[in-house]
Amino acid sequence: MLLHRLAEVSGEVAATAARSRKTALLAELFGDAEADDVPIVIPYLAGRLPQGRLGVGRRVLGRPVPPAAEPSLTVREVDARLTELGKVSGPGSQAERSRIVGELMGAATATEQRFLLGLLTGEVRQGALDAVAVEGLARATSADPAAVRRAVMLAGSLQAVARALLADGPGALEGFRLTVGRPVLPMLAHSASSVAEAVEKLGSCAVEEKLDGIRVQVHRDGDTVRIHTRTLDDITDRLPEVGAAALGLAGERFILDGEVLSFDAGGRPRSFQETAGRVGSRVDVARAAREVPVAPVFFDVLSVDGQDLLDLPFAERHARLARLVPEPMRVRRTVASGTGGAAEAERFLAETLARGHEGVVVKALDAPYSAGRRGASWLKVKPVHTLDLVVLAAEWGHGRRAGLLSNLHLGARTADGGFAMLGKTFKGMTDAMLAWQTERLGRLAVGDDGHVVTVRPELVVEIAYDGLQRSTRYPAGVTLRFARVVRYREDKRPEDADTVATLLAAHPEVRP
DNA sequence: TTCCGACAGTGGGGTCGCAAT
DNA sequence: ATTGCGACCCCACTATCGGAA
Repeated sequence: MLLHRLAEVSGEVAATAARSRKTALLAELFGDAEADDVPIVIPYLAGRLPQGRLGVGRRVLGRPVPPAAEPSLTVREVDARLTELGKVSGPGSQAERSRIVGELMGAATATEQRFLLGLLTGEVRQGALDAVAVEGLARATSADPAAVRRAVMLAGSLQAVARALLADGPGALEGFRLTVGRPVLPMLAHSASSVAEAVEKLGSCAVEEKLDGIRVQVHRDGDTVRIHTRTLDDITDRLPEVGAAALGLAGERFILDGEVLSFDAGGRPRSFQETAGRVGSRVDVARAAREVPVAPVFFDVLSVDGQDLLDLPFAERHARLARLVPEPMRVRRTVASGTGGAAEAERFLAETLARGHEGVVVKALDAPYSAGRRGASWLKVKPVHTLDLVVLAAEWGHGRRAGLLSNLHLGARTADGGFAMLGKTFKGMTDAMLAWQTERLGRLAVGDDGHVVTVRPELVVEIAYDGLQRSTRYPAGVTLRFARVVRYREDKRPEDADTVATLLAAHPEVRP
């Protein structure tokens, strides 16, 4: 199949709003693909490279090259060249990658170039990624969409399912069972604004500590342990303590879901930055483990002794977990049900925060493990802080925000009467707010370099954030975590905005 | 008919490690 | 030795479609 066909369909998919039409377009294309094209075409249209990330970004892409007049590239040829690209490493590799990408781009038409660019940078904006590709695949192969979805979750990969489906038909889906050693997409949580709201929504529920670390899925099969992240990357080699802990448990075969984090000498959790840095260290793991030891804390079990527990209610899964994993390695929790449930949840949240944790996750006791879904049966609740800050500048948006001022630079007042930038945010704005701020900030503009519009520091905005973290990038030595706009405060003047000093005083645990 | 779950899009900061400078 | 880049951790929120209620 020609890449051109695929790029054109991607364009059509992007141009239509209806998901049913997107699905139909993808299904038609999958159906037209030859057997050898399919393992490439499907991931491409899901916005993914079969090879994974290839180390191609702005720098490697370099300047645009003139497009070819006529389409000639086949998807298999592109795939072969990208496989070659992925093998390049060592000194001179960046130039070599640039050369290969340039050659490929030079052979591509303008339409193909746009598609390839999106694919290489992970920004295929067609309003249809994994979920729609799964629907399309189901339709193209006359398989039940729900069964395909489930197989993808259990396989942790669309490609493997696509290959099996096309080779052996819908019957192949049964081959995708929960298997120790093969990671599944983890269940995710929604947000709730209070524990009362969460408990009201879920009824009988468990309230668990939300630990601010790295999510892990731990598989043990006899003497073998594999550890995977939320995106299913294998990080076994980086976490020897976790491997040892899994081998120390009284079970031979199991899959556990949990969080890894580091604690200080007093048993309080260390900052996310410290834990993430440790888990990210790959070169001298032994040294990293000495300096920042980590421990796993488990909250769910997906499989024990060959038995698939995914569809059991959480209450039963937890009973199995409690049999397998001793107390200190299990997340602290309480159960909230009936009258007084909300009050108990509230008490537990306060206690959890006092222990230095992030918040709580409220989980329905009757819910199955919805692998790969952000199911409504897990609700996280974290305290939210707010500040009044001053807009120092704004950046022009991309995609659907093109032509609108989007990303705000936020400043707090300093002792000398100026402002210190604390970070940026593009979150929380409605379309109406985007239009309003574009006009309003336009009137305050004092400079525009085509990317950043600098403004007179006069507009006050209320910002919500999850906490403070250390920063080497910003002048106050701190930055806001997950800042988002709540509303504009036109009733406030810049001299009413919050100061760096009050911000630091509100977060004594964080020092610049 | 209205409501709500699921998705895609729009990007944020930090850290590590490699390659380039 | 330092700097820049890319991958991957953490993530919030809004708009929209389409099925559920």
